[in-house]
Amino acid sequence: MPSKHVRITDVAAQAGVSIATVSHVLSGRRPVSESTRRRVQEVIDEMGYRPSAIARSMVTRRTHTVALIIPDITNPFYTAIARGLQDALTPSGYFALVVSTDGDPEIERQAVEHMIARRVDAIGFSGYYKHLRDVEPAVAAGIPVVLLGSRTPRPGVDTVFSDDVGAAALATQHLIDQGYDRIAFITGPAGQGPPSDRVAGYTETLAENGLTAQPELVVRTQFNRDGGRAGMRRLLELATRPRAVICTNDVVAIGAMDTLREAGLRCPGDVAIIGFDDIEAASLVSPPLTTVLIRAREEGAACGRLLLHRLSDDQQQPPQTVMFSATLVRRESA
Amino acid sequence: MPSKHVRITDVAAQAGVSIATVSHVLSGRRPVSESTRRRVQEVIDEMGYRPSAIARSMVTRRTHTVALIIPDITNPFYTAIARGLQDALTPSGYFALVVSTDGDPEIERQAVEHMIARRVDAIGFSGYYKHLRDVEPAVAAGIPVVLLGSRTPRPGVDTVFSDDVGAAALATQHLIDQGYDRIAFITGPAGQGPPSDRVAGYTETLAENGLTAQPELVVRTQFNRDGGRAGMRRLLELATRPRAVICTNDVVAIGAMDTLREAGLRCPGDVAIIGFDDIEAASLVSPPLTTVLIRAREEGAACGRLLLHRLSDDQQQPPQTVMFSATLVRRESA
DNA sequence: ATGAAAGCGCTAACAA
DNA sequence: TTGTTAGCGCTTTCAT
Repeated sequence: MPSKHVRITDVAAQAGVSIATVSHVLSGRRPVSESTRRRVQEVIDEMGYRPSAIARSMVTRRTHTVALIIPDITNPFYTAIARGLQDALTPSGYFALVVSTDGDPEIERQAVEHMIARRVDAIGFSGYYKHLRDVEPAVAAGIPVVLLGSRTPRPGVDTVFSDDVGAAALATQHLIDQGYDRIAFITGPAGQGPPSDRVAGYTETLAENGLTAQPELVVRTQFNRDGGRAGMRRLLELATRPRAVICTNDVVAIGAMDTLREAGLRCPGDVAIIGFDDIEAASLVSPPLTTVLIRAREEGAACGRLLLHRLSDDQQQPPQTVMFSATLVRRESA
Repeated sequence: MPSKHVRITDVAAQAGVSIATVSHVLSGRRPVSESTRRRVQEVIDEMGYRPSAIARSMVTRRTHTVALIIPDITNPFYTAIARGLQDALTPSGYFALVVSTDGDPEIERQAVEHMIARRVDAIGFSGYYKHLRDVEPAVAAGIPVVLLGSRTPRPGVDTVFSDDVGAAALATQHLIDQGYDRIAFITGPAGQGPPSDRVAGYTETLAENGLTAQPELVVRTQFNRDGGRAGMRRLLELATRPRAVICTNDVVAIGAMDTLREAGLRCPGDVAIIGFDDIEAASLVSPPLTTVLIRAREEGAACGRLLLHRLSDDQQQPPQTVMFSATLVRRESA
């Protein structure tokens, strides 16, 4: 493997100057006479010199890199966040490094360690749950961290989240207003973070309307299409099936629709369905999915801005929190 | 920004050994007495020491990182490739670094330079077109490169691609068999790579069936949903509108369906539509989209395997080529 | 079984 | 305006 990377010494020798001069024509941090500047630049172009970011980081102790840790790079909701982060970072010359963890807590933990080892300048963390303990090593190492999707402000950590309680309230109230009773909720395996906030918003809104949440109507599965299928299957096994189902995200909702179709049930005729996120597929399914829009790309961008701010501002400001409110997107499934 | 990273010297001092010993308990590349090994390990855990990958790469000249350059991290087809690449890389301890270029040739070029500067060990490149010139600097630097989606074998570069000519033939023949004539094709802006191979397969198959391709029926737009909408709009403006339309990918096909719906036309009743890729949304649209399955995740994995092989094998073997064949997925849009 | 020291390719302080 | 040199935090000879 003849890795023939040109080094700064090669350029310096070829141009007949010191490496300091080469360094300075690149950085412009010191005046260089026009003639040598031109000569050095020529040699650089000729030889195809690309300064090693590794060596540079070694000295500057900056990688100009921000890690984004997400559960699934295949999930459009998270790639939207990644995209938003890039939107915010690129203009400042920072690079977003995306790590996909499959939502496995152990891999999430490792990913943080790995990013510390890589000396990323900052970390955006969006797990399925709020594993604050996972990012603790990063905080200890002095790396700015933004937690995405966590409602509770944490010491030393900035936070970006959507108003999940409000979002679920929107969905629930919409169903109640449409005259639905026996409203079920399909959520994920654990009892923390946005998913539980959504369940909370659902329960609260039910109560406000004089309805009581029935435990059997809240089912826990996986956060994917299969999970949605399984969740709906369990709901249909109930003695009395629900009239409407709120699903913790659109992918799950689409899975739930699969089961409905297989069972020969109509949506929303027999069972109405609402999701969260408004991913692109939401408007494509049949019937088009009524859902609660979560501003993923904006959240990613906000995450980037917070991180950039921490990076440029060395004063230890108190943790910031940015909340995005949700909007109901009325389509035909509910 | 008090970046308090623990260094190897800190650990050595605390454990009362030399840095060489610390290095060796971590790497195991030299015997260390059980007692000191334990003591050092304790200090490492205690202090939360995470060896700097930067410093390590500096001396080993390896980053254990592979760059994947794609047009759009938001496009499920490319994230599937990314996922496949990860599948292949992770077991070997390599890390995939995903770069999104928006399909902008200039950004694609910069991305390659950027990755060279970062000293990635290898590069997977999947542009909209086969900009071999873009990856040329990487080849010159001795960095293994795999071109994804390019049909033509290139000197010094491995290649993974799907049989796009065959895929398009599959789609075209299917339409012809169903009795459709006046078959149009919506493709992207340029005349290279998979898109043009698909057009070629379409044209050839038409010819084989005694039909001639009419230039007005091949329209060029953007590779996204809006492009599909615009392309179909132009097709509908024709004196005689086509009876069937093949779209260069599913996202474009979905855009084309949007226009049909807006125009009050039925699919496949008035105009049949076929796409490529079989992204998740394809089965969700109404009517479900007939499409040609491209094995994106497998292609990504194959890319990873080729790269890993080049990395472990220093002999200069001739360029490898891996082709994946396509499959027609019959649904209802055609 | 362990340590001392060279050096990876840069930036930046210090000299000239 | 330019050059010399000391590190940045590691791995890896070469000694002991």
